[in-house]
Amino acid sequence: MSALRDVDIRHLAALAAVVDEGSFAKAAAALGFTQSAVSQQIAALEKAAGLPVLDRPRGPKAAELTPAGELLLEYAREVLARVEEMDDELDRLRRGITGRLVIGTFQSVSGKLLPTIIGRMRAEVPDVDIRLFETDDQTALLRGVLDDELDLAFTVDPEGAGTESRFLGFDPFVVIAAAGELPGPTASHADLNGHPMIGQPADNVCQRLIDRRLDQAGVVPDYVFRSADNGAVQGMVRSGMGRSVAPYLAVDPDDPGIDVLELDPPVTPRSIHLTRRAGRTLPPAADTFADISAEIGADVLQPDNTLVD
Amino acid sequence: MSALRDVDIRHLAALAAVVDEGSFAKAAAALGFTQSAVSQQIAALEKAAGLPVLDRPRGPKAAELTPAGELLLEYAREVLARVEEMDDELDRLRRGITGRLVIGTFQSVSGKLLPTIIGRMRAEVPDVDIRLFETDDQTALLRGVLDDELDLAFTVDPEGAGTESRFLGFDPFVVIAAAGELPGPTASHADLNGHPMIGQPADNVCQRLIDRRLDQAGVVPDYVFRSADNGAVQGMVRSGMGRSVAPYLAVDPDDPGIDVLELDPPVTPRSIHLTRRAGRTLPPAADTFADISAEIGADVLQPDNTLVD
DNA sequence: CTGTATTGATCAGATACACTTATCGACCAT
DNA sequence: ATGGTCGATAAGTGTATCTGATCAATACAG
Repeated sequence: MSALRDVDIRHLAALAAVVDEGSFAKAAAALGFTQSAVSQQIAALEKAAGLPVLDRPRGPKAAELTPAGELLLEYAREVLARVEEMDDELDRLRRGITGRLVIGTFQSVSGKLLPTIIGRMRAEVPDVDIRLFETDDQTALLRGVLDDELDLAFTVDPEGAGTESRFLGFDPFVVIAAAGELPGPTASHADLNGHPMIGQPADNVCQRLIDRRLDQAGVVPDYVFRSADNGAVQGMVRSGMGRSVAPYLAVDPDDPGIDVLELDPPVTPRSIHLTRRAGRTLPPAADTFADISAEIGADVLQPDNTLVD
Repeated sequence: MSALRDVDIRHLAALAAVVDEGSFAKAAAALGFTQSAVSQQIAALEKAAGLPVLDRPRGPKAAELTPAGELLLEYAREVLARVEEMDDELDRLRRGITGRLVIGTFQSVSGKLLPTIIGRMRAEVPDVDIRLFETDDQTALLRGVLDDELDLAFTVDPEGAGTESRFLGFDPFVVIAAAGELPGPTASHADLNGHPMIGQPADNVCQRLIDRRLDQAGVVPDYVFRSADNGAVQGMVRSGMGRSVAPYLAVDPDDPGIDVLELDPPVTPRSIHLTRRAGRTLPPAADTFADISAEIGADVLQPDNTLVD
């Protein structure tokens, strides 16, 4: 009731300084105040405590703690240590050195974008505690963001309503076929129409997008195999079982067993965004993460969409 | 450099209150401020921290901690708990409920006054930690007081030079003799002159005082036994070996084997004081101790000295 | 879709507070 | 004595921190 309201951290610091430095004047110098200020601070402390805190022999002898002073100093040191710790931790958080980030992601981003991003994060800010949550269910990612279970989530296209999204790049749809099976650097719709195709399960959001686009283009794909696993899809393509239309991010272009071809005319690519809840403050490290993501995104993805929907 | 100087306990209390109460306004009510004040306190905290601390949805939804807020709150709770503890302890100290007292004493006070005093202290303020240091060397007691090794010391006569003494009462010198050996309620100098006497060692301050007084009165005592132990002295008197002049405090008047007689004309009694170092602040419990000592002293000792030196 | 209530921010003004500068009284040492 | 050091104190000033009034944003009920 009494002290809690009136005692100030500065008062406690003053007490500690006086005891450490041996005199009010030296304490003042150490704290960057005048002797008068320290005198008044100690006086305020004593008023709040209701007891004298220091015996001051008024001569060259050092001030000495009273029993109350002894008691106060004990607590003061603990409090000051805590505050200093707090300051340090806060500084590290502020500089993005520490913090926890829970990131929502989906398969293709996990596979191609994230490893590089995480690598950069670990190199630049190793003390940031990153947790990943992967699902191919976009609504689950959105829910995670809105429920604050996810700090950031990679999403296909920006999510409106209470979110803010940062554009990372476009992920074009490409055709993959067994090596040498198709000639050019591009594949036409004719190369797909009625052909044996390999894709994701029919309920996959991305697959639905592809199918709708192909349908609009008059292509009737003949799915002979569906798998949610990008590697399995690519493996089957490699084996010559069929061709596939897939987002570029889902493809391993270094696989010598396949060719990656541009689709011509192209299907409107999906855009990759980094989404956060509007009005939610994230740790500063989230900005680092976003910046690195944008950088990596610019490297791997297409910067713009020159295509018509 | 930044936060330590600017952060105030009030700011931390405000943060904790907002989180606990769920809104700025309720926190303000709990703290006895206006909503405006709390708003400004949080703003000040955020300025000092360099980071937002709370996300405020501006609606009926409760404000939510940011990562920085989470961090700050963690420390804030610790600091506030410490301060509250400090406040409690201080209050107990202030009310004399707790504290440590190191008391200097000497044999006769230890024997007759102190047990009662300590008993009262244990009954009234059981949490006061009392330590006793006994010596019959008055200068050692004085030194102890001046060196702050003793908070209070019982002394014979007030000690000047840097001390303050509280008068407890006079301790009259009495004659003790084997039961029935001397008739009246008083003993005269003739009852002692040339008689076998029992006393303290010759170097004892108190004994020297007695001897000087007797000498001034023309009494030549014949010491047949000296002991620093009051019980041994009294035992020898009981056995009829001799008589003794002793301060009343050193005598057990309930011993049926002896008679206690007033000395007439009397020897100027010694005064018992409670001495403390001037300019030294003692725990408030010391006042309780002094008050009880004065009370007990008034009971056991003579209130005034009607005798001439 | 429009009130209505609630939330927190913000502004202006009064007050209180915490500094600085200066001077002083007390104490110790020479 | 006397100078040096100590801390207290008075006066003045600027800033900080309250209160009180108002405002913008949001959610929810009708």
